[in-house]
Amino acid sequence: MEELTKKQDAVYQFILQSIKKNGFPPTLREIGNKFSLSLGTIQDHISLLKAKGYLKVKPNTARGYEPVSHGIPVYGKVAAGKPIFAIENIEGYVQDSYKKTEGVFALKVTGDSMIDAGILDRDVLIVHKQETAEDKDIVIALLDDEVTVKRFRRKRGKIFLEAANEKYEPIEKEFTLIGKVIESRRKY
Amino acid sequence: MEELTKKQDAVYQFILQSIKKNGFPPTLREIGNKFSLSLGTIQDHISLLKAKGYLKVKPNTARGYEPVSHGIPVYGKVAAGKPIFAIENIEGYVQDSYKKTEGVFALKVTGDSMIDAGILDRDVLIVHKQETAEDKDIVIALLDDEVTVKRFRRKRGKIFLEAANEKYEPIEKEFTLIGKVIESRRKY
DNA sequence: CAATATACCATACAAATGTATGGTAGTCAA
DNA sequence: TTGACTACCATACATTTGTATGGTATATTG
Repeated sequence: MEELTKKQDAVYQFILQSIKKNGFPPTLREIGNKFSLSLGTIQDHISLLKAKGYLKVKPNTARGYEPVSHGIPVYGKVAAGKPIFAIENIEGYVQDSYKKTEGVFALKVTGDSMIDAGILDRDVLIVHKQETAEDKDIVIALLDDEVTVKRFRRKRGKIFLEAANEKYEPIEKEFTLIGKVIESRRKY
Repeated sequence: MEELTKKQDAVYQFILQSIKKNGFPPTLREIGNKFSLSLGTIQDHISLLKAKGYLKVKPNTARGYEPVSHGIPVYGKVAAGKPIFAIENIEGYVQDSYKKTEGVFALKVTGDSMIDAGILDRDVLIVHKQETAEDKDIVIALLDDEVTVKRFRRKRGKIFLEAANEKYEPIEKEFTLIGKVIESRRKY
């Protein structure tokens, strides 16, 4: 998806907010008032947002546009060495109730290293991207080109990762923290 | 919530569908066209839907109304003897991606009887109401006035409930099936 | 029976709203 | 420097859209 400029993003975010708040999109004039901009300027912005694929517009229609919503992308098993957030890895999207989907993604679990924490193979984890975490948080980390779910530990000044399955030993290797798990879901 | 008549419900459902499809509500005339009804008639229906609490209406506003959506209700611990779906028991609502929220509700887990199935205390289960289930489905059942999560078993012509925790024995008592778990969620 | 609620109609009107047109100005890359 | 893109403006216009008014008809209920 093409990048938005700051102004465009501001307008886009306002549209999202309005819909969340009112249940329907704002009119062009409502957007204009919000930013103290003229009607014509908003016309321009809407055109651009449409051109860049952020809005689907229905002509001659009051409040006739909707954000092209992608929900939260769910990444599947990530191939070693490949960038994690490659579009090829997106397996689908999940609905969210989070205000900011910015910085949030989802991941499908592979393996049984967290079963004692109630996280099973094929569960979907919703993750907030962040580079730090608290002791005992469940996190997503990059370990030797592999993405894994583990419990983050801080003990006696040491930082390491811990599985929730007695079959696995604690991991003291170097790792990169990708994010913190904020929710898990499982479909039956 | 007050009951809707058939006509009112048809109009209401159309509004929901339209929003799902277009991203914004239909105009009064669009609704009228759908049902081959006059503008005035739709005005009446909208008034009634508003009066009965199904729509929130913003005056003088194109497409200016939104369904009063409650999402999926989450029921907490149910007091013995009390009706399960009592409004007092609703702890909140979860967002859904299910087409039909009709017949779907959510329940907060109490206890540890399903830990081996990755269902922990305080998890939220999304449940589809139904009176039958397949062998090994995870179900919600009513047992002696208590609501519990268990695994539904059908074995040698017998039907019983099974915990997923070695501390608990299979339950051969009489029970009433309330529904089948279709998803579990846990927030961290 | 009368009152009330629902379900429908037609028509006129004012307000809300998208569209069209034609400008100005700044930035950035070719 | 020229062209493309973004960001802004003002104004006129046609259409979309909710609102208001005043009807008719039917079923239900006290």
